[in-house]
Amino acid sequence: MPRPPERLLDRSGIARAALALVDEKGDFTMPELAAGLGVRPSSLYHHVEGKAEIVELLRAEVVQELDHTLLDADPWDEGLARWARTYRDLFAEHPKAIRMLATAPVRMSEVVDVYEKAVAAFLRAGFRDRDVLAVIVAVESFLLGSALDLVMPEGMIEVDEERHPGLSRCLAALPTGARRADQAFEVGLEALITGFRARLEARPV
Amino acid sequence: MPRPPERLLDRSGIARAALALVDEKGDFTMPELAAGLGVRPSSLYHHVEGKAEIVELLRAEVVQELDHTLLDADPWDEGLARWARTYRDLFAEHPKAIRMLATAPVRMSEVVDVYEKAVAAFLRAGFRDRDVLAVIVAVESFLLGSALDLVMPEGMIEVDEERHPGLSRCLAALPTGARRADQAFEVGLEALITGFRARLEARPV
DNA sequence: ACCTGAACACCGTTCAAGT
DNA sequence: ACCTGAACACCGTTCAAGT
Repeated sequence: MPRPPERLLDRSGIARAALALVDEKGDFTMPELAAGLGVRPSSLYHHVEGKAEIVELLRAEVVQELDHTLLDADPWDEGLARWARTYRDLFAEHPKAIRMLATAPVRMSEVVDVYEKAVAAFLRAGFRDRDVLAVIVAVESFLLGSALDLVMPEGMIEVDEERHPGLSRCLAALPTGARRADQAFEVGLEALITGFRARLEARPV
Repeated sequence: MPRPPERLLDRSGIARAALALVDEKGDFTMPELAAGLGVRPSSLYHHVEGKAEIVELLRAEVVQELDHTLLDADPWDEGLARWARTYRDLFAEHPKAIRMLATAPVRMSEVVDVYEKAVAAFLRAGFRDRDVLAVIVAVESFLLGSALDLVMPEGMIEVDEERHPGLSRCLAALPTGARRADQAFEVGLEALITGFRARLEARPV
């Protein structure tokens, strides 16, 4: 039966199935993906250029859930903080997929319109032209890196309490597990925003 | 000639050859690597567990060049800034390799001893136990993310000057090419450190 | 238009056979 | 101990053949 009466595949379904596989094992193969969709590998090529494009679609599938309108809020610092947290929370929902997701920032071209609004909000807040995008890019860089940090295996820091007293103390002062990465994230985010606030206030009015 | 009189391979040589390939094309295959070393693919397995280990060795080869002693400096903020810049500069020397290098932070276990000294310096500076590692991890996250940003293709932001006046203005205010990423990096780094300084000063003495 | 089967070039890895 | 050749299972991709 070379062609069934109803179409079996579409791009979004392929992307979602691929994402499910990546969430489960961190990667996917074309045969796996095809099998999950009840189809032969070669069928995929009628809908998609190749594996690379599927990875792009899968990224889009996740990133689409981001609410960039949070960036367009008043006051700007609260909006930025909320946007950053939802961004990171979204990535945290896909731990096994992070290496695939976080190898590139969200392309602005996919969301130019909402960025326009965000930019307007930052300009209104008083940031200089040349600082606005730097602020957004810097936060996004921090978010990507934090996402990668999120999947770092835990126990690999072997600290000898005798030889590393300071390190032991600081490690002991931290929560364990996911909370640890959360804390580093919050400290970093707060520092970034405090720094931007200072930059804004130092600006000659 | 099944075995030459002199050994042809060693782990470090394999790692360096692999790094050269990744620098050139962003990836490598075992046959490529073997050919470059004047050897057959199967020979590699006498020195290395597999491709995954070669990737680890290659990462180590680069990361080894980092000078973590910069973290142990006075004043702490200048040391941190210098460390961060050398870290990023090192990654910038391997643009095609970044995706492979920046998928994980430098494991502290590889450098526990120098981190001990850094931690001591931060404690001396007055940071709280629970903040010291968060500061280092936050900066490292920012560095990883910035490295990925460094290889973002340029021209993909298509901005319509009519519909996106704010975005156009801000883009026009930025330098082009590598300088643009540099500027976002500097703005972010300065903000982070300013934020940490504020956290330090807000601390009850 | 869309699914299939067969085929292609290529990959990472294993292992007995050589010295 | 270390390199080789042959082999294995698997991968991504192409394409003529079917409806």
